[in-house]
Amino acid sequence: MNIIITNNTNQPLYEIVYEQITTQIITGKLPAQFCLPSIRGVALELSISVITIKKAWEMLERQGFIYTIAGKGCYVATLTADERNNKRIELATAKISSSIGLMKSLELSKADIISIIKDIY
Amino acid sequence: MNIIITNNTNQPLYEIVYEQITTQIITGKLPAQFCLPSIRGVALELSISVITIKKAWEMLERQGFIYTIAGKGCYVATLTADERNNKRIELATAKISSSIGLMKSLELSKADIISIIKDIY
Amino acid sequence: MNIIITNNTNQPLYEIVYEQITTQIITGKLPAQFCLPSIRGVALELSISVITIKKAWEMLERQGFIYTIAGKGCYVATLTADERNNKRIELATAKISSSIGLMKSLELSKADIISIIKDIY
Amino acid sequence: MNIIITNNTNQPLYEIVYEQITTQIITGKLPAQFCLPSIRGVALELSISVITIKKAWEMLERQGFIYTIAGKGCYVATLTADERNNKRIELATAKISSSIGLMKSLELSKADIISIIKDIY
DNA sequence: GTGGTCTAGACCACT
DNA sequence: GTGGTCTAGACCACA
Repeated sequence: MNIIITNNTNQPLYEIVYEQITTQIITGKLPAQFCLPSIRGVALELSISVITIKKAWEMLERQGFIYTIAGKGCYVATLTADERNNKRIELATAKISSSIGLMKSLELSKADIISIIKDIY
Repeated sequence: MNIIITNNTNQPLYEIVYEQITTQIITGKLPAQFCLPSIRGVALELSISVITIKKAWEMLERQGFIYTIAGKGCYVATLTADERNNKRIELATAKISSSIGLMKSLELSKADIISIIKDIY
Repeated sequence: MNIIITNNTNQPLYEIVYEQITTQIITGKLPAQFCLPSIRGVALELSISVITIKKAWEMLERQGFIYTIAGKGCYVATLTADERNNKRIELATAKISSSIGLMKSLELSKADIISIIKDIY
Repeated sequence: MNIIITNNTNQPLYEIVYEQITTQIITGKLPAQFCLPSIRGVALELSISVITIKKAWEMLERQGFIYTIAGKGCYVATLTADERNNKRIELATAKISSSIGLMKSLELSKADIISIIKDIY
């Protein structure tokens, strides 16, 4: 498991952590039944408050990415390839949707947007 | 000048106002030298604090979209068609860039993203 | 008499007008006894409020640069070459003094400042 | 960190604070990664409104002197000696430039200005 | 009338 | 506790 904190944006820390774990689960880098390291361990390693990590873990559980066994640890949930792909599309669509409104009011056509993406991807 | 406040997101008010004015200037809906209504006027009309509008106006001035004459009013700056187009691309690129990182870590190809955009635009 | 308004700074209009007239008197471009155009005329020509010009004229009179004959007009006062030179040095010194504090706290030496001036003059 | 408020001029409070912090960062009195005291703390200590301090802090962040981690604090940015020196020259040059126009219209030579500086520094 | 600054509160999200 | 945002007043200088 790899988490990289680069706080150049205003995104809250717990969201950064959450996003990185979800992408690793969706892309299969973290396999089903994988046992996540302890909250306290991650917090120490990243020099982040335990509470912040806890919040990320809670979001992961709420979204069905992990499950907790009290007293033992947190494990990556079992997701079918389809489920993972749906989550992938869902996440990506949500992210892009939030920009579409501005694009439209800037009177950028679909082609304009695609050309920008081709430039920066 | 039209400003519509729909506070369904967590975006700060001053940023919503800022974004709407910039798009109207960029798309030419607000012509050069246009005298914006007074800060207090806008604040009253939108039922928003004077200071919040002031902050949006300051951002507009810093980005070169308007200029202020103290005691007189605020005016839309003169921008060439090229300058306006650059701003347009700049804004759009910045917005999209912030999503590209996630797309890549989700292992979505350029084609995947374009297909999503075609769906939701 | 020439007044050029370029409102790229935050300096109040009346101060801009005041400064331009004084420099023209000090450098002899406006000779003693020269009859200034009417306040209303200047205001019209520069598209500035009469009140603003009046304020500048009052400052000029208070500083002894002009004198008013009620019902006739405003005239440039008679200043000896020495008096004019003193005003010149006075104005320049005042302007520079306001920057010296910052220079010192930036730990710039006298030589540093002089080198900057040589660069930008 | 030392801030001294001497409001004998018309300079806005937030600008006074901003200028003092920048000079302390530029001259190395505030080292990189130094954690600035909390906005509310400074506000209390100086008997200044929180918002005024906030405005100064925002200017500092915009100019790259500090960076903010919401919920944690504000830290002095890491600047190389070169960067700090450039900022120093930049600030000084900007300040002096604003006086040069008047000097020229007063027909003061470069030598005249240098002689004035030698007098008052 | 305008913008420029400032105050003294407040609530929220994040650590 | 921290910063981020916002409100509802106020006074001033400028036009």
